[in-house]
Amino acid sequence: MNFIEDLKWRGALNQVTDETGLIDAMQSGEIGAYVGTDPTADSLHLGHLIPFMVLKRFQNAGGKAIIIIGGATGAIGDPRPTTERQLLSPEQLRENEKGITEQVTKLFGDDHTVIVNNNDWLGQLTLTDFLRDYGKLFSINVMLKKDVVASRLETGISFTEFTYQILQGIDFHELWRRHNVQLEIGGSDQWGNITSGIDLIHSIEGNEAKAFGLTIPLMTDSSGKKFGKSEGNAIWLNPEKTSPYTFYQFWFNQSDEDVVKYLKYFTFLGVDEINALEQESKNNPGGRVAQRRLAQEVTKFVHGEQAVSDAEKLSAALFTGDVANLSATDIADAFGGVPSFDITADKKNIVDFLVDGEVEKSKRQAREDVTNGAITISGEKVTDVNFEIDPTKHYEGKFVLVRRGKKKYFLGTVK
RNA sequence: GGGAGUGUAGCGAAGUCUGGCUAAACGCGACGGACUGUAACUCCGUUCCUUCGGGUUCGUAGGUUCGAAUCCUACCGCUCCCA
Repeated sequence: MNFIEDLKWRGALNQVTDETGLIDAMQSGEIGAYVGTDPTADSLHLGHLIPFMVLKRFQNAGGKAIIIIGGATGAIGDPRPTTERQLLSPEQLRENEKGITEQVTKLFGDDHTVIVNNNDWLGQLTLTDFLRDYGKLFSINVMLKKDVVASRLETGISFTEFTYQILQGIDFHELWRRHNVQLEIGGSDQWGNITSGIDLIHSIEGNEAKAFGLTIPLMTDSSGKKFGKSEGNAIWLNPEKTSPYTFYQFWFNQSDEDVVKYLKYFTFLGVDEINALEQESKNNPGGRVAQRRLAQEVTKFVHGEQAVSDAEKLSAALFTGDVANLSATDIADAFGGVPSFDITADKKNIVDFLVDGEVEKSKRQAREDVTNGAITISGEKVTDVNFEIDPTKHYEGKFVLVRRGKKKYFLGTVK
């Protein structure tokens, strides 16, 4: 299977400008492909992983992966279909660029990878050069027809955001020149911006210049929700923001309906292996073999081997182990990835304890959960709202382990 | 600039004409519990805060009234139509 066939099989292809042309180009020598990311936050989340997976496959298929960190475009803001974006401060942008660059480096390695910041060229561009060299090549009439822009004509769009597609087009052309980048990859909402780039390359370099675009379908789970959220929170790639344990559990808990789709999409396993896992999942869904493999593979890709074994150790402790008899060292070891809060060694009423530790948002809720039997303290179920927690009782007086519901854990650390 | 409408709990949406029975229907979501495969489905409970006496809510500020989400006035936001 070539690159495109593989993407099709994986359900990762929405549109491509010229399929055979692209395959020919890939076969005639090493070309580059790029994905751009604007530094809108200090970390990537699972939504970002979607185009990066495709770029990684391109790299694995013998191509060169180029990632743009959009220091300049991030300062402008990619128009959203609804409302104008809030501008980020330069300090915030620098901060975000740093975090994202580190993560991308981790995902792609050094080999056949180039990470660039579009501030390097867009930042140098003067207004008159911009208008003379590029502005002339863009037709307002065409720009207005792009979906995002069209949808904003009712509610309004600033000149700044309107210009974004030109900047992204310049990016593509610049990479085409500097790094032989002939392919831009993006989400399905990026189609307009990508074709702007291709048109620009053709305008400047002539129609025979090779430039392609490829978009990826919108990811949704089987219940139709946008992919990548857990309890309404984004799953971040930064282990400080989303612990590797939570990350692992996110994948482990995927439904039978979705697991094969995600195996195809988010792992580098081959056809045979995925088919085998699909079969296994159908024959013995309770074994969750496919989910486990998915969790292992993606966690390994994002956080490394060590994180996988840590997450599995912690999962085992939480779901099968006898938590009350673990040692303080085990706790420190295994529960590092769980939300934690500081406590004192003094005895404390359970309701106050839960609210102060932000396990519960109100005393009312805390009482309700205690009464319902939803709270377990260091392995011991507590149903009495007058219960006094004695932090010296377990784990050498160092920790109090709180479980709320079936699988949410919190760790109180004695200071 | 002229006209119409609208603003209710995390979201959606009743209630407003015909003031009290409304801490405010119902749906979704969320959180618990049972079941289970750390699942889905289903079922049950909770979903403003509380020292459980009560306290503070229906865009904001006033007013009428024994009593207002409901009536009156002003202001703010949003939507649509006309120019």
